[in-house]
Amino acid sequence: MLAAKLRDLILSGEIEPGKSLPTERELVGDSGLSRSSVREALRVLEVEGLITTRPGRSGGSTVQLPGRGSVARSMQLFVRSHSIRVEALLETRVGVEPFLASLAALNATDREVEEMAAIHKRFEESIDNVVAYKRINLDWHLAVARASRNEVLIALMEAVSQPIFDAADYQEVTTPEIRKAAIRAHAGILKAIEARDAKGAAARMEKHVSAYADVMRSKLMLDTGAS
Amino acid sequence: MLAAKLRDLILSGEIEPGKSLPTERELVGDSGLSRSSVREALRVLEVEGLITTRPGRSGGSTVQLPGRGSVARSMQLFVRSHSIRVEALLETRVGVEPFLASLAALNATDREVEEMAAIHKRFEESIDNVVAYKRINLDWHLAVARASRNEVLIALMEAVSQPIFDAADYQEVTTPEIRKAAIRAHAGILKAIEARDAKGAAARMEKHVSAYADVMRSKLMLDTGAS
DNA sequence: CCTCGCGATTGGTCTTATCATTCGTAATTT
DNA sequence: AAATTACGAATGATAAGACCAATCGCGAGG
Repeated sequence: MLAAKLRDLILSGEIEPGKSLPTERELVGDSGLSRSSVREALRVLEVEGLITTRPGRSGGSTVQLPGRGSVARSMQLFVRSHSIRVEALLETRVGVEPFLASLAALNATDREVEEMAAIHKRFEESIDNVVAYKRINLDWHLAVARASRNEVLIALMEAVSQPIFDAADYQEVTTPEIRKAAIRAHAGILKAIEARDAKGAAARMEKHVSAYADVMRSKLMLDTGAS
Repeated sequence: MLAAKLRDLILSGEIEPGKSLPTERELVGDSGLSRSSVREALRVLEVEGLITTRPGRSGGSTVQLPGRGSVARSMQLFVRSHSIRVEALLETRVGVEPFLASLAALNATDREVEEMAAIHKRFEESIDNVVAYKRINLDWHLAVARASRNEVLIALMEAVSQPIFDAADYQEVTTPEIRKAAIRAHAGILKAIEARDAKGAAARMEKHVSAYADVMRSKLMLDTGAS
């Protein structure tokens, strides 16, 4: 199909990101297909995140690279449609985040360390604003993931985190004590990363995420037990 | 848009998997849109893995759940288009597979243990058939992943493994000695899983995958160094 | 009772036309 | 001369109708 042909063109790098595909009417001429077919092909590529298309005079289909958001959306669809056990998501974090922390300790640039520290500062200040706390917490974990410089795992974390934070009735899971503990944990992890102490960062992260998962699990048990 | 509306219908469970959507012409009537627009909406859902559509009399669009293959495809696009460093993929395996092994030790059913053992048996027999060896090796790792019962990580492994095995010029990376070592490693991991020894399984898997990654890395260094 | 084939149903494609959006350009105004 | 405005062209978005291709149900014929 045409979509496959165009996809190959894009993936093989023959059309660089930022450059435009021919217009729909030109593609009709080139391919011998009808307008509808061409449009369906373009729609496929659009869903795959390979192009964006704008209407208007200098519109058209612009080639782009499927960002991590593309993978994340796909993963979210997967999670939602399978009503994946929140268990599995928590488990995933427990499995992956310590590793990310150790990678971050090894690979983080100064710039990234600064960013994590800045987020952490805001985190400390948000201790009695639950909504902000929730968002900043997510930001921090994603910042650590980004500092790992492993694109695949970054994408995974982005895909997995959102559903967790959505699913969690966070306001009820988060007591002030828990928040204080989280801040301490983050501080410790950050210090280990700054010291380039991979093992330490992993160990602290493992403890932190496990604790979070345990709290979450007990909350879930109560919920399902009560229903 | 119509796609969003139908997607919500599916995700909210109002249309069960296996059931059929209205025919395209019915959707035209219901929505007031044109056939082309309806078709584009369906094409979007198809790419997202939410429906499959067959032509013919009792054809139509059948609702299904986006399988792990859907996530894997998205991940593969991501990997290909970003020319992600094989490094990152190897790193991902090193980070995730030990954890999967420990989960497998905890969660695998007898049925799954049997399956892994069966694959391992074929693995041992394939020692001088490189092509078979390659495929069976992949099978075994995926079987371990499946035994972890963590859908998210299973999907990740399926997404990541294929590109690794594609990228690797496996025949050159695999010497008979390496193959023998892999068989021994698999045997050890399998034994740990059977004994429900999570820590042991993780440690052995970590060693195995790290060794593989090292071999691969040195091969890559040579390649890039020589080019 | 089985087999073959016709026709109906459904997705797949094509054609043509029209609408909506954007931008370049030229006419108009200041 | 410069700025503003209005028109038109290019381009994607949508629509309507027709026909093709594949598939299956069902009836005619063996």
